[in-house]
Amino acid sequence: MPLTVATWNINSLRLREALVARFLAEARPDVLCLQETKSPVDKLPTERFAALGYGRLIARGEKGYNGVAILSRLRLEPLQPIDFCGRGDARHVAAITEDGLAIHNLYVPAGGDTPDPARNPKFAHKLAFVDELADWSRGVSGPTLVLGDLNIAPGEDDVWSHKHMLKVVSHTPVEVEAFGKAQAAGRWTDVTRALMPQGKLYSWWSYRARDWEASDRGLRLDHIWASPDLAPKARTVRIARAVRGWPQPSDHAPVIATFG
DNA sequence: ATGGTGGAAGGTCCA
Repeated sequence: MPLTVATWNINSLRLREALVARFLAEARPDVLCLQETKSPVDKLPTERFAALGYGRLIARGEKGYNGVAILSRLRLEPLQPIDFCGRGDARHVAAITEDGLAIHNLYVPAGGDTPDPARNPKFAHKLAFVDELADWSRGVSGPTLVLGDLNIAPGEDDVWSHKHMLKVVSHTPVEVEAFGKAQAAGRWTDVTRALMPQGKLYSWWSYRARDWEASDRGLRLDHIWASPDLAPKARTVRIARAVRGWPQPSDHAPVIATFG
């Protein structure tokens, strides 16, 4: 402490190495959790990040899909990854700081287009994943952060239109309920909403919009959760919306929080 | 009701 952490779905780390370097240079988080790195670990870039002071990379990856990575300028020790849903997907990676703070980086399945687990196996997978996240959360102890692309926008102000999004995967009642159960199971504090309770907040804007910034049809899919002992230490949080407007961007913006 | 864009892999899946 003090500590700055960030989460960012990067949508290919190899393609956006320069954007990550720019973000690290400008925001200077101590720890950055990345999702959708879309690469085997041995093919990830490291030198440029190391030159900026980020000499630690703890990652899991597979060819073309998923992939999670923790970049850090603090010393970290890897923790045992969790194989949610027993598929061997690279959707979780974790590490612990020298101070004993556990950091869990998660990439929850998007869930496909049809919000019906009986007809859409991807949606069933998403719900099962969040259920397992609840089971795991019940057993967590000690100062812990969960960061990542949880692919669910829980609140009415976490989506551009609550009415429109009720039937769209990421904001359906069944997902929001599962999300709430996982949050309650770990007594997790949603750090972003704890510090910014009012107003619309988004961390993702579709590539398909003609003008993402003007239409501003966003969703808050990216989250930072803190355990009960850590939550009172949260000082600031921001969503780096401008990053969504950088050249050749990810469709997600980073979320950054400080603790102290 | 549909298609809109983007990444990686590789002749299509995923988001």
